[in-house]
Amino acid sequence: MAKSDPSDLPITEQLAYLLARANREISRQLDERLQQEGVPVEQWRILTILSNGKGRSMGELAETVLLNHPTLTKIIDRMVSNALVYRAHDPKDRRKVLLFLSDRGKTLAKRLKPLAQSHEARIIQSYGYKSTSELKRLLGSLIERATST
Amino acid sequence: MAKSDPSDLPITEQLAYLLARANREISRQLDERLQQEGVPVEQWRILTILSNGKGRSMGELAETVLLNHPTLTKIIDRMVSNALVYRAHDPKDRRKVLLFLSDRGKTLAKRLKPLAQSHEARIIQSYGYKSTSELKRLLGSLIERATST
DNA sequence: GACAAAATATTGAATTTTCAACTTTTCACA
DNA sequence: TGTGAAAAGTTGAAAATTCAATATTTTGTC
Repeated sequence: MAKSDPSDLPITEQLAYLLARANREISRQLDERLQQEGVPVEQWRILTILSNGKGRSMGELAETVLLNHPTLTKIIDRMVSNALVYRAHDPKDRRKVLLFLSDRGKTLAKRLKPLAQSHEARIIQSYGYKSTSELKRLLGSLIERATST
Repeated sequence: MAKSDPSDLPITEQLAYLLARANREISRQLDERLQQEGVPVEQWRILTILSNGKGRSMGELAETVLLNHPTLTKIIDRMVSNALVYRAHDPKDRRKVLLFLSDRGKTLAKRLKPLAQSHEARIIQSYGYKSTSELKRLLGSLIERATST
């Protein structure tokens, strides 16, 4: 029967939509917390990635924080204005620009850390450890498959 | 040991990040297909939701297509210019604006349908029916939990 | 070693999104 | 029934993002 044609899925039951929706809810919650400190999610991601002290190039960073190059350039411009990060040329390859956290950036990153941690903890608490782990596992392998093709 | 402190998760292993990343990959793939017809994902969602013929209010639509009101207003403005949709006042509540697909909009929606269907089909094929179903189930209940709190 | 092609990042214009303020209509209730 | 509060959309200015073009450095190859 036509009714159960699996390719006739209403949009709200399609994977792309469920992902968009789940992502919106979860990142809205995270955003709410970060707003208390006036930090947009993108900047929080950047601060966190740079926290380990190693410099990252614009390209690497754009890839991991899910932004395209011009957008990242402009966000970094703002963060440099706020003295959170600074740029330096990569001595190995002078086309590249490496990014580092300033002292102020490090301090902010430390202050933000518990916010994000408790966000994750709260999800696990409400959603269950097992479901959360399983969901993460499935998302991880979906990402792997999707990015390799 | 500090190393296995579960609250010290690297950002790339946090649920919020995995969702953002999976969402980006999958919607980029969908976008690629829709770009062949020059239709942005948001407009495709709107066309699809309106396809069942029932009029939707701006508010309902904004909620389901994950856009805030002013953004939706402006997207609808563009779609009205392209003669894809039209507005009408809700006779029951004249504050509301109901949206309907024009003939042109219906035709476009029909042409787009197989694109999205084959996108979903391709994911299922590559990722496996079982994993996909399980992922959808978990996302569904995460959304339910997240939106109810 | 020179020169074309590729890789990396930035810039400026154009588009899109967001925020705050506003209009119109409905609701609640005194 | 009248009046203030709430709900639904829209608007215009400001901010952010994107696209196309550009500058600089490196790589590959003859």
